[in-house]
Amino acid sequence: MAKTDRFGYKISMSMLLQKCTEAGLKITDQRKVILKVLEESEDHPSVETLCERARQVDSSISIATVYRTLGLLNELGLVLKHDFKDSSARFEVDHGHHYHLVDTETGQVVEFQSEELVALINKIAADLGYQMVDHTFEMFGHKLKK
Amino acid sequence: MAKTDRFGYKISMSMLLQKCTEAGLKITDQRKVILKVLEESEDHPSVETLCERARQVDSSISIATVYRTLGLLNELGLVLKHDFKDSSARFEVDHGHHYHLVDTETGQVVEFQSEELVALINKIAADLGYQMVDHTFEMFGHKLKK
DNA sequence: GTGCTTTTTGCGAACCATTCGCATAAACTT
DNA sequence: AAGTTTATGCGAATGGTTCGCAAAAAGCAC
Ligand SMILES: [Mn+2]
Ligand SMILES: [Mn+2]
Ligand SMILES: [Zn+2]
Ligand SMILES: [Zn+2]
Repeated sequence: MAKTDRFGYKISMSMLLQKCTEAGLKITDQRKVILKVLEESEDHPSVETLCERARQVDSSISIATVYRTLGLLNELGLVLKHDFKDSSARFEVDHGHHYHLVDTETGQVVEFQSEELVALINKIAADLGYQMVDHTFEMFGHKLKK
Repeated sequence: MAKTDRFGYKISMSMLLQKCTEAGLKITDQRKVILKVLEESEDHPSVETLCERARQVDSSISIATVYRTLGLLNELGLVLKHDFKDSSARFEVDHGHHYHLVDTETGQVVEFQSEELVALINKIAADLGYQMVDHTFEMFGHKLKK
């Protein structure tokens, strides 16, 4: 279960309200629905998939709005965008740093964390004389047969 | 200087001739030009850029052929395709495993190797019960100011 | 609530990297 | 050289994503 704020809102929803307000952006039903639907998704849906799910809540939501909203949520730091080598981008609510291993046989996405990896990456950047601002890392593989 | 085979061909060109022959593919001027031009590129050109460079050698080369040839060279394992978050893909002749750090201020691509990173990645996959078949890793950052 | 201003939405069109179909051309085989 | 196969160039199609615009909704001030 995701954490909630003192009003019972999920944290990401609470952040949406706060960030929109302080940036002079309007809080629309579409934005709330799209964020909520993404929050409740257990996978890493594409824009198309997310739009279908959002339309089950509000059938008038257009795909252009889903694109624009995901772009906005991404800028606000609430949503992450990934490239899993599909033709289209995949999204998820940012729930803390983690990486992805895509099972090339099933398409399933395994999430994992590795402090060791984070530390090594930062060390590599520093050794090269760089301040890292972002990085992408995805693994592709299949289950080990024994 | 890239290594050459006993006939003086660069290794990648030599491999092209060999792999095409054994796969029943034809060795065309276009394929040779495109591979040679990419071999001589010191950067990681886009299809568009590579096509321009190839056209300086043979002005009739079409961009469709550049796309098809890069796809082929990639399948043959001679060429690598990268996603540096640009709108378009970037290519290079495979010259041994290395990673990329893209300078977000200059666009410059810094190459680096890290045995430690390779080892850690393989360990992570194995710990998850997976056989890794591929992975992508790119860093984005800017020079450290002191 | 009513207005008034600003932002957002839905729609369809545009964009643009990449892929395709097809007729012609070039490469390989005999 | 002739025959067969594969590759090329061209322009059209594709498909994910972005844009322009008029209409709708949100926020703000009475
Ligand atoms: Mn509404
Ligand atoms: Mn020729
Ligand atoms: Zn995830
Ligand atoms: Zn490189």
